[in-house]
Amino acid sequence: MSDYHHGDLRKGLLEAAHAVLNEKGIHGLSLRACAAKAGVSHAAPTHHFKSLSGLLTELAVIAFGEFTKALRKAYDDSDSEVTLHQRLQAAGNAYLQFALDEPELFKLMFSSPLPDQSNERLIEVSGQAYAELTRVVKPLCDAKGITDKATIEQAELLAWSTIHGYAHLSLKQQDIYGVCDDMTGGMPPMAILGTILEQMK
Amino acid sequence: MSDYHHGDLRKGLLEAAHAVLNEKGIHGLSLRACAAKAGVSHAAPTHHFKSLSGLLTELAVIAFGEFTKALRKAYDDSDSEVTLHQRLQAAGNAYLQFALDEPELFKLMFSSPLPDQSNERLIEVSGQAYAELTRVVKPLCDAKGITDKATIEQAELLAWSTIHGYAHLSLKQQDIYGVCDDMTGGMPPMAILGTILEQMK
DNA sequence: AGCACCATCTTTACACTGTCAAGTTACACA
DNA sequence: TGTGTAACTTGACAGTGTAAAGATGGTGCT
Repeated sequence: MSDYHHGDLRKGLLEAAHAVLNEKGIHGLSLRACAAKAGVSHAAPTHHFKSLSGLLTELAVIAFGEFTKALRKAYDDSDSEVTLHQRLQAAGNAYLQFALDEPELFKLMFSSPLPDQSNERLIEVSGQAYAELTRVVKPLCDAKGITDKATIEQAELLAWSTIHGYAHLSLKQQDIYGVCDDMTGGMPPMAILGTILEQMK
Repeated sequence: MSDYHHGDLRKGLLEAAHAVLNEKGIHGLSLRACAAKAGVSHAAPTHHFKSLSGLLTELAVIAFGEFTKALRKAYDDSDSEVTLHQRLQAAGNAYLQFALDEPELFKLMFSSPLPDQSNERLIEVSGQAYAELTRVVKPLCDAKGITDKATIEQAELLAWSTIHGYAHLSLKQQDIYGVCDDMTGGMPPMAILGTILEQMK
């Protein structure tokens, strides 16, 4: 009998949390359910994560890592001959795709009070995701001869707001009416946004 | 002794819920705390609201009503001689102001799993708020000679996404660093958006 | 006026939650 | 081989939502 030491319970609990999250949603998730799914007693998580908030903070950190990776991949995969406009749209598509593929994780990351939003690492990785999405904006501004730093930051904010707002609405649609497919196609606001940014200033 | 019948416990519970929400946040809110604050036993709410979800759904419905009223007021108060561009910005300002004034209520409305998102009345009132914010977009499109329905809807979506995304970021900033004031001033993305919509197509 | 009805609220109970404290196990290292 | 200690279990406690059953008192009917 050597079940006593799990091997990598920390990882196991994070995976269990992800699974429970997808099965029962953020509201149905509990520390005890995660422990049960990982095959350990209800108090085992305490030793690896100070609290439920600690576990979910860590899960959010990891999720932001995957999220950033997906955004980066979309950017890098887009052919270098492609316009900046199209690159932005590719990143936006990846953003939306992640939200639709991992709705519960996405909601955990962006709109749950459970993770510790003041956690340093969480702030850092969410900043990285933001930077990755808006990475194409600066070149876009450069190309248009916009050098004012404040204006560039506003453009980045606009880009993020647009895609995030759109993802938010898509998820809401999905929650109410089940899977939504008609929103995934064109991603109109991101298309508009590209046109817009090209006309800026 | 006639405390037995509260008078208007339904209303009292909703107000208590609002108060508890502001004091302890969505995570600290509990049905029993609301009951206590309303001066009534812990199981009293059951008779007026089927569940915690029911109470918060009702609170969200009311909040959306106030929200819509604030947006409408911003629109109506803006002088009729003012440009459509400025009207949109006024509505956006009201949107942001509501989010900053009632952060917990705002989060309840837009990003909490507790209210029943498939509730008919909730869907209706949130639709009304959306319609109120985007009310100025169609005239704006008309003025630019844009008649394509799909394009107009995209412009509305863009307007909402922009302001909502901006409000979301502002709230996050507020959560982490306390009150945020430097974001409330100019509302840059809404300003950009106005310019943008004027240049559309 | 008296009486029955019934919406409203209380009491009680149960399963479930997060978290702490104390006990148990088994691995690692001396 | 023995011991220290990290990893895990057991047990306990206050708090949660919610269901069932009992208590209360206003309302309307006769």
